[in-house]
Amino acid sequence: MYLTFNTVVHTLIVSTFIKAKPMKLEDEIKTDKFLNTHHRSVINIMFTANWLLSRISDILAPFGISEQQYNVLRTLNNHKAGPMKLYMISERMIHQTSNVTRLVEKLRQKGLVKREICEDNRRQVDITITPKGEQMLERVNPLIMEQQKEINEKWTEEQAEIMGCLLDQVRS
Amino acid sequence: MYLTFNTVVHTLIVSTFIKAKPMKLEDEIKTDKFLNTHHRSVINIMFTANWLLSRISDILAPFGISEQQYNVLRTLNNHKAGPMKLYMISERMIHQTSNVTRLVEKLRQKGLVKREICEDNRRQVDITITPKGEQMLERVNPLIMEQQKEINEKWTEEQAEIMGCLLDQVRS
DNA sequence: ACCCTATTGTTGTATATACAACAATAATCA
DNA sequence: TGATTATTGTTGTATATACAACAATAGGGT
Repeated sequence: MYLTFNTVVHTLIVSTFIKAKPMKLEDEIKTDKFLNTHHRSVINIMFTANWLLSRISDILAPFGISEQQYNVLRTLNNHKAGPMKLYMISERMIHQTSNVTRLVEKLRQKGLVKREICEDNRRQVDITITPKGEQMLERVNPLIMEQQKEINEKWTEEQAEIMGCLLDQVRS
Repeated sequence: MYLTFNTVVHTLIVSTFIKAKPMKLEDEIKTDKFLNTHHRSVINIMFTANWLLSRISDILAPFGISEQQYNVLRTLNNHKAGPMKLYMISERMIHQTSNVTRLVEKLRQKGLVKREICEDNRRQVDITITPKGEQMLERVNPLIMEQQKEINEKWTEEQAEIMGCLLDQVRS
């Protein structure tokens, strides 16, 4: 019994620690063995992506959806030109190897999207966000915005611009 | 039968497409609905991290190890001061939520690491890289280096430096 | 109409990950 | 010494992901 309490406290401490961590990469992953500046930055990109993702997941968790599911919902909502086919959603995913069929099925089970076989082309499936899905977005979006605002303060406009260029550049 | 061939060709085309993609983020995820420059950069970090990860995974796949497993192996190899405890490995992981017990067990099954209960403190487990593990690193490292070199050419020293600062900054 | 190929989505299987409960040992301190 | 707390690692369970095979429909040419 006391072990359970123990675990809870332990978990709280650890998660507070992780979320409060404001430190340099070297402290975060307790190493200084980088080959060079470039290597450090590559590791840093992956570490930071994970850090960002985990903060977003924390926001979404109470709503019972994953980051990927949220992305799909938002994409559907942004797409004013009516329903989207699965392949269109897939193209817009950040992690394009995801299995959109199952991702959308999860959303359907939660009543957040509707899926209909497209009569024009029976290979395709039309996916539409439901009112319930829209309502969820209306509740989630402000929280995500809030987090985005925090980030806005970390970089100047110019710095954000540079960031984007350098990232595009490394993939070129 | 022809379906299989079909699939193979399809897969080849898709993966070539993905790997050759040199484009801007907007083209890669087929959208231009970013809230602002900062938001675009945040998405870009996650996308690029995934891009980097997938290239590393491609290198590691023929050796039958995952990126996480490779990281553990490298960490063990870098640690000259003898065996490492599980918690030490965990602290050095990029994705710290990983389950190091199972990760190390996979490596043990492949004969790449050795694990021994620590006699000084029976809660702890000493993990050591085996000669077979070292040999694998000797074969894998040059390939990773090669990829790193490609990246080195994408940024100047100063740009790599800036990249690191901006990333540290956003997590502060 | 028939064959071939392309497009689009689904499913099976193995593996990985997240999260929390659990368990074992060690350290502390009354 | 004995109770309490801390440290360290393991395990169960649900979910996610990767990869490839499979299936259904569409389109194009003969």
